[in-house]
Amino acid sequence: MSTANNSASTPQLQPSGCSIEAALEIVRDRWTILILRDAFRGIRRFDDLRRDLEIPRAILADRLRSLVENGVFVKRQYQQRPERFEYRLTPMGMELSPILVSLMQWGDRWLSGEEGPPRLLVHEPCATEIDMSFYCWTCEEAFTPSQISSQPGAVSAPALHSQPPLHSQPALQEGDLKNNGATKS
Amino acid sequence: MSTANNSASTPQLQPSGCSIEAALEIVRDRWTILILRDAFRGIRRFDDLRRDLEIPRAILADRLRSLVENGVFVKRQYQQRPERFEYRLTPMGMELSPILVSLMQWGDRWLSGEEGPPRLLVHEPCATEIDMSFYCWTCEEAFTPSQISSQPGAVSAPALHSQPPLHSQPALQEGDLKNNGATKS
DNA sequence: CTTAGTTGGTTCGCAATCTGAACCCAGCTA
DNA sequence: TAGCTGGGTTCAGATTGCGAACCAACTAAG
Repeated sequence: MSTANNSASTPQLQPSGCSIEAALEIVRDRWTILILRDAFRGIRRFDDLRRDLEIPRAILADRLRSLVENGVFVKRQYQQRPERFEYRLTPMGMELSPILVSLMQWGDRWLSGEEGPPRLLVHEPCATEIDMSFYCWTCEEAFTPSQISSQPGAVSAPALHSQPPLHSQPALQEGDLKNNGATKS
Repeated sequence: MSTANNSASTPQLQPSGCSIEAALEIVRDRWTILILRDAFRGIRRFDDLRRDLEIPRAILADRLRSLVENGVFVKRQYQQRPERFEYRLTPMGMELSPILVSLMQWGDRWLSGEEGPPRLLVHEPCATEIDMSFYCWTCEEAFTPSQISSQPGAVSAPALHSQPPLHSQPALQEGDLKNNGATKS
């Protein structure tokens, strides 16, 4: 049940492509991400978003429509006469949080000035700062991107015969994702 | 050493703003992210990127220039006569990997069709699939975004005295980032 | 009754950006 | 001498972004 066949027309993206590309089709641009950030902060209404982000109304309307279509938000009426709506994250939308958190932590680490990060995220029960680095449940340890390797997923069989020897892969740079799959030199 | 005063003019972004916004100023758009994805795959040359992404030359040149300016890539000459260059991730650039991985995993989870994700990322030593959810080093447990809380960072001192009681956050939705800080209304 | 304000939009015209195609240049290679 | 490769730049046209104005439905104030 991991497919998103929500309300309307969740387009069947990336039949055999890249999940990053597919995700980017929904998380389209800067505004979309900022809208999501605000959603996680609890901002749910058109006008509150507009004021907070200083986003053009037409853009906001368009992005909200698209996010609803794609199942990231639900549009809920929170009062009748005058009809008023709010936009709430679906479970699918909530699971975007690691993306926002890692963006924020990268910004904290590399772009915040002398004074350090403007805000910290903590694990509420214990107030420990959140660290979005990689952790392996089997080895029970943290690791760096240099230990990440990519494997073919479910149905990537048909590509096997005409595989070029992926030449020019010169000496993997420390930190590269190594490619151990059907595509191999 | 967490500030990025690289080669040229790393602009002093977000004097006291949001690190997500700051990060988005560098990770600008779809193309930038796809270029980074390819960089992690080991693609380093202008023409290889152009072919792989089918990106317009002008856009590619512009994004590479911007990423170099911002310290995400270094431009290295890999041969003289004819002069040829390649673009390599800096440590700053490599630390973008959690963003790409969480994008990919979200795509895998919510957008891949019946067949499941096209490719898997694994922890190389043990081949366990990578899971970018939140893990607390103090509690030694995983947790969901609903347990994330935000606190004021380093020098938000001037706001401290007028600290209002933190109620009024309208009924947090399951999964909201709770806001326990100096700035609220 | 009239006016102003709130919320959630749409429409419009201009500006910025994206895009594909063409071109450039240095150095091979045949 | 012609053509190819790698790494770009330039240009015209299409798309998208943007601010300002407007609309609609209702409430509240004077």
